[in-house]
Amino acid sequence: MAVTDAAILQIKQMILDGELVPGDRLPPEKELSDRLGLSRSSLREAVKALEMIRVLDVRRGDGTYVTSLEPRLLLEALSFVIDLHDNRAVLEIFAVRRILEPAAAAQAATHATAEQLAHLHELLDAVTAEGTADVAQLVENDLRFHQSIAEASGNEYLSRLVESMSSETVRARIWRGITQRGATDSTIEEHRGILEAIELGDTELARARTLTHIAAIETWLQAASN
Amino acid sequence: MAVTDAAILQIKQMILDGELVPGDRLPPEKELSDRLGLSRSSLREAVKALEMIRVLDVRRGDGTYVTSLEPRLLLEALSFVIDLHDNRAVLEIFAVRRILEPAAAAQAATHATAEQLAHLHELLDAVTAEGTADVAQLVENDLRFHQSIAEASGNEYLSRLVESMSSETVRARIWRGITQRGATDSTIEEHRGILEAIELGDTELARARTLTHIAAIETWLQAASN
DNA sequence: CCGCGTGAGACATCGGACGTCTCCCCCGAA
DNA sequence: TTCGGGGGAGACGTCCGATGTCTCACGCGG
Repeated sequence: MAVTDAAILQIKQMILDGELVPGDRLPPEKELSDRLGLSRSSLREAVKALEMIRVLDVRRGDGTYVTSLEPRLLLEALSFVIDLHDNRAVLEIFAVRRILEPAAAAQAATHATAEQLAHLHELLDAVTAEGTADVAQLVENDLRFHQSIAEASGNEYLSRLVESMSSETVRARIWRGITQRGATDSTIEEHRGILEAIELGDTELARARTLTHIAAIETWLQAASN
Repeated sequence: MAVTDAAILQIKQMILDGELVPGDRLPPEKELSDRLGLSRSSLREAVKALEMIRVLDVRRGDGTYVTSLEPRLLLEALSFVIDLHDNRAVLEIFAVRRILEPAAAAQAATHATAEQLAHLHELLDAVTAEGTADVAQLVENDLRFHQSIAEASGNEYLSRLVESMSSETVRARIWRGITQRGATDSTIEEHRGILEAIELGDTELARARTLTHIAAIETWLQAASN
């Protein structure tokens, strides 16, 4: 095995063994490279790889630290990856969202805090108040609404998976099509219905309305890709 | 922004723009580093980061290639990351599996091919035939069974998410506990029930039995973590 | 026509040098 | 005594050039 890949595994093992815990600073590159028996150049490649998946956090002039290892950070890299997928994959990704998001909404119906509900209302009002036709803003708002519901489920992993599956470029591509057909109003109405069900604590209604919402976009997509 | 991070984004953009498509070979490190305006060392760090998330495939003595960018590859890195999580996180991960796997089983009930069903039978027979108490083998078999069902759903993303959420070390930790309590027999019986439902094409039964199966382990875990 | 050797080219790894940034100690002023 | 700024030590950022090793393909010879 290449020395760089070996170093990646060794650092991972140091974390698994508890030798390094979240927040710890790694030894300086020179010292660690000596210890692991490779050059500083090669070690830096290993560190960069672990930084990419948010396991390490490199601070220039200071040192390299183990991140909190929270799901939020660790699943973040997934978005980067989803960005690279083509249109064919979008349908499969939507099928996964169709599974995850209704479940998240159902859990939100019983777990959402008052603050989270207030935040959802804010998001909804933001797009209803003004007749802004700015696609970028609509996409941003839609993204946050779905993401906020997932967060209200109380499950960090679930929330981050939903986020990853809804990455920016994929959504932008879709919304461009939807807004062209003037479907924004119905989308907002569906959002309102979902929030209402969550506030009522009606898990099954929240689940159903979310599924309906996702399926509507999904159906449109299937038609559009023909 | 650091030159290395800039290079990561530039290479990503080259893929998004279609300048690089899956299977393409990148220019040699020297040439690409000149073109992107950074040193070969720094470029290598960028390449290593992209290799970590399976976007690039570096072949020594040959060249660096863009991978197929299939979900299988791109979500693979997720397993590496899940490995690093502590016991507290296992409960949240299980809550996600509880959402994903029943849905996957339901889809498998209508999508599974004859080959996939045969493979599932093989896996089941492998642990029933011999009274092997080897924990490592049981874990391996259980892993494959769950994974094979997810694959039978026909959705690559769903399948890989299930795989990522069931990473090796997490499972080993759990199974160590379960086998100690002699619960392997009931687990095998539950697997048999799930497969039966899938073969019958009974989506709802497949969904319910899978949920029951996952929830059983989940319940045990909750009790064990007190 | 088939192999096998060999050379060109690509990645792997190393060592060192220099730049820049961050943190923190220490000293002087209020 | 306390506050604040200067400066040095140390850490990461970047680059360069040399050498090792592996892969692939070309071309020679059987």
